[in-house]
Amino acid sequence: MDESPRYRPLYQQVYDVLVKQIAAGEWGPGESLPSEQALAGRLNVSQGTVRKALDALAADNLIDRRQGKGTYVAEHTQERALFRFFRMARPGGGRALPTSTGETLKRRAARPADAAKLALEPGAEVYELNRVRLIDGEPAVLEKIVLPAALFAGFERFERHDTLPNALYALYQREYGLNIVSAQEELRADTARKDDCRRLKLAPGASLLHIDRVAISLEGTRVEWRASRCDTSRFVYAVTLS
Amino acid sequence: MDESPRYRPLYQQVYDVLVKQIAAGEWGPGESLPSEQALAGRLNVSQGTVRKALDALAADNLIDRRQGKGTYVAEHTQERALFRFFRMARPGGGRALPTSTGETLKRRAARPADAAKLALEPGAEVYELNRVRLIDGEPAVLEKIVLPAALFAGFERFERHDTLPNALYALYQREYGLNIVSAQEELRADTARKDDCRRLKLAPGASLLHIDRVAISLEGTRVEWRASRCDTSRFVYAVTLS
DNA sequence: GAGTGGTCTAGACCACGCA
DNA sequence: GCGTGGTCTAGACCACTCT
Repeated sequence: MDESPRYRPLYQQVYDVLVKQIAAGEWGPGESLPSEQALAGRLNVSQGTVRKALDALAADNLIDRRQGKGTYVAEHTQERALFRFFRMARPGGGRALPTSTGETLKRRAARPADAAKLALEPGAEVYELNRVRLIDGEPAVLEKIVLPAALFAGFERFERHDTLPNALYALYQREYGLNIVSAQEELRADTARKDDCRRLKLAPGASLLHIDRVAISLEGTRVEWRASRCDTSRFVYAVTLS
Repeated sequence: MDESPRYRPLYQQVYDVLVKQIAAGEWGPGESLPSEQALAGRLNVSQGTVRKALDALAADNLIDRRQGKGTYVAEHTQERALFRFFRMARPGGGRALPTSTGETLKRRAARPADAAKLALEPGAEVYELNRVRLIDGEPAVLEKIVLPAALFAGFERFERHDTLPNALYALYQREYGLNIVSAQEELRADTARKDDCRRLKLAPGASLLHIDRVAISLEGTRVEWRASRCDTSRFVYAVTLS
């Protein structure tokens, strides 16, 4: 390991190197990294230092470590990604599993709100995906998903043949090499508009939960803005603070 | 260290021992623990094992470690506790600082809803504290706080002389030895009732954000149920998922 | 300078998955 | 039985804080 001008612990340098290699696709989602010994040899540090870097990567959900097997690049699978970022649950605890329907996709110029949320340049284009998410077969959430066209070239091809999966982040990862590692959410209460009432089967004037989410990739890029409007009469937004 | 019947790593056993000692008040909030060397000697394990346990305690926010100084029992200070559990913020990022006013306190029998949230026995009593929280001097949140009377003996004495601090968790810790380490929150949208409108200065029929929080102590006890009704026209509930 | 936590190393052994 | 990650140890040295 070369030392950088200002001091940075060795294990953090190893962490950075591995993040870059994962981001560059050196090992694809679900693939295994070299063993601790092999990495230590390649990077010319001790196994203990590599271990500390790998432990940090595992804590940040970038890799999976399995005793006796090896270390794997974390994958956004159906169950995993859904439970990680989809926070709607039954009151009292039980998790709720959503399905999706009624997708519509269009490409358009970015509006000021899009540019602000996604840090876009003037004149940028975006894809806008709208869909309804069902829980127990009943409409529960309206989602508007905005993606920078520059990052999602040719996204139209996923509209046909119902190829849009329920968990989009697996698709971002697999098709575009964009690993979503965190999301900033802002929640507020809002009053249902006519369109909300029609699509969610709400009474006029009902209250609903509006969530703005900006999803951040491994490299720190704002990859997605998702506005969700949720009927919270049957399900709640559940989160644990610690 | 004695080994337990079923296998548990040494450093986790050390973790458990230290949690118990902190919970028992062996070292009070803000006080320093013995040095790593001293703990290693006392528990008859290596310094590295103690270090791993202390790192885990620090990750769980139970202790603070300061290089060159020592290891301290984490304290619920004003700024810290407020930012940790109070999630209201200005849209786009800036944090919001609340103040409190209009406290009223009463002692009463627990109702079914209280018993369910706090896992109380039939016939238990609770304290109910109501207050308004202001942001920038304007009412923004109505809070109803329910505490098991069994855990908070003589809580009435804090009602007089405006002795109720803005950050209650510091008081729970200092006066009752109850360390709040996590909180489970459930959010939903609701329509403002007459009383909400009056106290929050809302228009009739406005939507507001209802938050049910159950706070959990170091020992795993449900210590507090807090129902907050928030005006989200100026501020939002902000959370980062990762 | 003394004492603390933070980093880094080297090596032994354990628990697990698989062939 | 081999290779993997997980635990535990011992010791050297570094960075920080206070006296």
